[in-house]
Amino acid sequence: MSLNPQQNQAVTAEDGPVLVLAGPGSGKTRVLTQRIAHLISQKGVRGYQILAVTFTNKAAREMKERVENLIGPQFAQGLMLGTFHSVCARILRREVMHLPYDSNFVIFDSDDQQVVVKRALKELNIDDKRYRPRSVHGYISNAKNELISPDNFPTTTYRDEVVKRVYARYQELLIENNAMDFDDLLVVTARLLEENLGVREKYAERFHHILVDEFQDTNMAQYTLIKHLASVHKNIFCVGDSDQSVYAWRGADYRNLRRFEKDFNNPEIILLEQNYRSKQNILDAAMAVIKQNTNRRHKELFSDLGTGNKLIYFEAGNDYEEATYVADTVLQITSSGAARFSDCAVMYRTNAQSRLLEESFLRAQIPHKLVGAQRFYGRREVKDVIAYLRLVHNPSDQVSLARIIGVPRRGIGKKALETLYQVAREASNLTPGALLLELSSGTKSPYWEKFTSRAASPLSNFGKLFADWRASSEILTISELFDKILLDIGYAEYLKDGTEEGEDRWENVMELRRMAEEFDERSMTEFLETVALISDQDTLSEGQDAATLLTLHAAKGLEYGVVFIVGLDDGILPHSRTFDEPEEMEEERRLFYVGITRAKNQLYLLRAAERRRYGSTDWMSESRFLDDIPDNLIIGKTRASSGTSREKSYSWMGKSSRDSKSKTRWTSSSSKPSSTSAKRTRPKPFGKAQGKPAPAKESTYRMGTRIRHPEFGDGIILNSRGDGDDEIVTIVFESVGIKRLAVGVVKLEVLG
DNA sequence: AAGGCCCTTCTTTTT
DNA sequence: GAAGGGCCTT
Repeated sequence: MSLNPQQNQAVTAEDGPVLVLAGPGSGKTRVLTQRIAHLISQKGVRGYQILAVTFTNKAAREMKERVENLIGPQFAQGLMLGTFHSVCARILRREVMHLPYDSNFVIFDSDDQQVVVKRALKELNIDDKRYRPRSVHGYISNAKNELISPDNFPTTTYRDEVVKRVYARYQELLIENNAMDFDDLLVVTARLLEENLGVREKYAERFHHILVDEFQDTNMAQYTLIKHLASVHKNIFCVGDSDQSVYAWRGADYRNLRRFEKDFNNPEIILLEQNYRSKQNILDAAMAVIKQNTNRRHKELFSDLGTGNKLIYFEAGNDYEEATYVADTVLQITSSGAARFSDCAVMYRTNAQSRLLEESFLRAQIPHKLVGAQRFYGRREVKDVIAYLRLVHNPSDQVSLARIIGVPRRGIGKKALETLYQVAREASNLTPGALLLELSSGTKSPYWEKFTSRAASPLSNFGKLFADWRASSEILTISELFDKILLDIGYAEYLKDGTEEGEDRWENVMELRRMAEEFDERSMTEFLETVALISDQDTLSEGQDAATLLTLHAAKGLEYGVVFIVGLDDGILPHSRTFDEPEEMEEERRLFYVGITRAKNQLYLLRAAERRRYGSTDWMSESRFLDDIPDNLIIGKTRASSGTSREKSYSWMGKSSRDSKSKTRWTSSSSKPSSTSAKRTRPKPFGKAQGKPAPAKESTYRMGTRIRHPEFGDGIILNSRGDGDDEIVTIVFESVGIKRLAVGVVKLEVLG
């Protein structure tokens, strides 16, 4: 297939800055690969003079393959192609002499980051209840993405002051651990280029051409990075679509598109509008949805693939039914021969939604794959083994040390570990890991006197193992070291406890071992780095005929013949956390837009009136985004009858005109009626009606209600969850303090 | 030191 | 409805 005029214009654009605004399905990946091929084969650019940044490692691999197919592998040599994070990691290893790290620094993932924040809070005597590590880390990460150092951290509130102190200590701890977190990879590289003229010139000279995919998802650190890298040749080719910007929450700023136009004055702008992916009905629905966003440039999406089928809407009674409907439909369309399993994808807003879907696919025996790196790398056993390898590779890694020192249990507990930390801190220039190695050298070490006699033998034994692994790592391959560690600690016996779960865990460890084996010819550095920077999409395997389950975020850049978007409920999509933030709400809409535009032929939209979340049942109302899709594009949505249903719902719930416009989600956890009657007989809510708070009559055990208990006396309801006889209320009594009671068991008298 | 039990919190989304 | 933290017991 040949390029259309706009694609061709992009591929062959002359030197200088170029901005390609590429709608979904407009062939941007093709443009990027063809341009790289064009530069090398037509313009005499050498492979190593090109840097291309993609969104996932998988995309990078595919792009490299396609370039090699176009021009021959020998010409693609030296091409630097990868994600921002992996490209930065490569540069940082090479330039590590300019940095306060040594070359075997490790990369801390979000769990590790959390641990470091906790440590910093503890050292600074800050209450981690008042300052949640998760949220504190959020502030730190945001600052980093904006290239704000602890010194420059703006403080307008007391909380800012606290965060600033934690941030400063957090960075020190990372350096002590010889570790960088995800953000550091970008930030440290950006700062290095900014501050070190030699380094900057080296790379800016080298990269004659820079190409950036998914430009709308770059944050300040990434933008600064490419600005410096392009500072000599200024040949920078960015591809993006602000309508598909869905990472503002992690610092991405689509305004970088504007910034780019300004900083690289007057880039050539090329619009790719023709869609080669979807039927027109799908594009029309997508446009109708995205049109609702303000401050966007109108784009007309068109394809010549025909009108296609209408979208299909299904409102399930509950989330279980929703999942069953998806599985049934997949079976139906695959058995009719209309599609293969691998043509089908199910997309959802939150990972928690995947569980029911996977269960229904298992029940229906539909081959499927679940996208998500966390799925595997987040497993306890996988993390444990990686922590062992990381510690041996980088003994300064206190996070890994703390993780594995008691796994399996070896008689070293909290006390000994704290002493280890404390002694290490007192002896400056000694990390706990190094201290452990020192202790293993024998009983003569002066540090022994700080420890209790009970700790001596376990500590000494573990230190000896550790020292042995360190020595072994010099001569063994990765998989050999892997085996040795597992054998030394008896990990197989530890995991295989006779349960099926134990067998599963061991299987995961063996899976990790197979991956480690692939790195035997390479290095531990590469193995650990690959494992740390693996993205969700990277876990997508091809080849087998299987349906795909994935989040809307993970679906970006992908396409499927048949797409199911589930959970179109207000509170799920859009997510309830965005209700009060118009900008975030627009991002939710873009996310929906991304999901819609993944579909080639058929799009199913689903929701469930009743949904189990956090263990209790919530009534959901229909997603507001559904209103944006014109009726003539969708079937299964009986708008005409919703009026009457609404009336019914009103009468059942008790009409409350005061709240009739409220979009507030009615959740059982906050305001579920305590009444045990009629639970199963009430009509199913429909339309928007169920979005109302519970009527006064039924909300006996609302938060704040004053009650009297026959034994404990007067109290106030703090919380209530569950329903009917299962309802559990938390009450603070004047006499005995906080109690949790089952409503079905005791009689509570409601006080005026 | 370690295991068990109960409580709280938690969920967006990801490199 | 899981997972982590605090508190208790062995």
